[in-house]
Amino acid sequence: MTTLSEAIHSGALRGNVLASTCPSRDILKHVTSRWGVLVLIALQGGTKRFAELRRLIGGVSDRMLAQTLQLLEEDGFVLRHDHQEVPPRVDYTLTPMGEEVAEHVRALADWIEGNLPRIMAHQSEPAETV
Amino acid sequence: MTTLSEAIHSGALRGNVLASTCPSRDILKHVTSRWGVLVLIALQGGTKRFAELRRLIGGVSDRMLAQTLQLLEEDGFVLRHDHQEVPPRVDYTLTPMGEEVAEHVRALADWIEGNLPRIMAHQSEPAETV
DNA sequence: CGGTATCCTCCCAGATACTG
DNA sequence: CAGTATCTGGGAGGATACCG
Repeated sequence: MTTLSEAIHSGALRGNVLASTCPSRDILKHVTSRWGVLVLIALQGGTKRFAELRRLIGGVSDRMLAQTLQLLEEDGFVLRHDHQEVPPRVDYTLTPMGEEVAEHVRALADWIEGNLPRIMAHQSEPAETV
Repeated sequence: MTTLSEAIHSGALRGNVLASTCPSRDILKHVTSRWGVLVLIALQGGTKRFAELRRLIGGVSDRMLAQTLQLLEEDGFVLRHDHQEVPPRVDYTLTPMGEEVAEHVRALADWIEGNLPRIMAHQSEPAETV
């Protein structure tokens, strides 16, 4: 009797996220934010410098990149390493925890990329008889 | 020689998402939006009516719920069924495609919920020597 | 190079009111 | 019940300038 597993899948227990008070929502917000998603994916390729990330992630500004990296660092997903050199050299790496979330985020992004044709096809469909 | 697989994991090919022109970003935006995430998760429990979703998802307004459902319907993730009754009765179901994304989204949300202690613990850590 | 500070703008999203 | 319409404030996020 897998009460727990069943309960989870039926949505009975797993659902704290659905409650407005659930702290997960905040973390989720950082991770699923416009630039958060892309930073996590970009860092899956290994340690990267600031300018490297800015170049990799199309359209991101200095401001938003820095802000996003700070949030992810606070959450413990990204490790910031300042080499204390002149000219400045700072690089960013996923922590073990960061690797785990990044894996999920990437899986989602990959699924979307892989199924774009299916999605686009549906979007242009004439509304069928309901 | 798994050139493709290797290329994907090294970040060489998988990276259209990182390009500002990638259409995936739009879909990703819908799916990872504040309410999009929660709607997908809520609908994993099976077909639900409008009011049911509003009750399940803490803090959502009529306006945002309707708007989110419309977007997800356009993308082909949600099927809207209007029973054409009085009083009105409309229910929402995940399409097969919707089930697939929802699974990824739920995996992410579950990971966060399951690792909240780890995350919170890190957040209150004093900055270690780097 | 790797940021921060400031200003400014637009759109997300909440509140309220109304409808079939 | 299941929405839409309208108004509005706040925050996300871009542009620019500056700094160690």
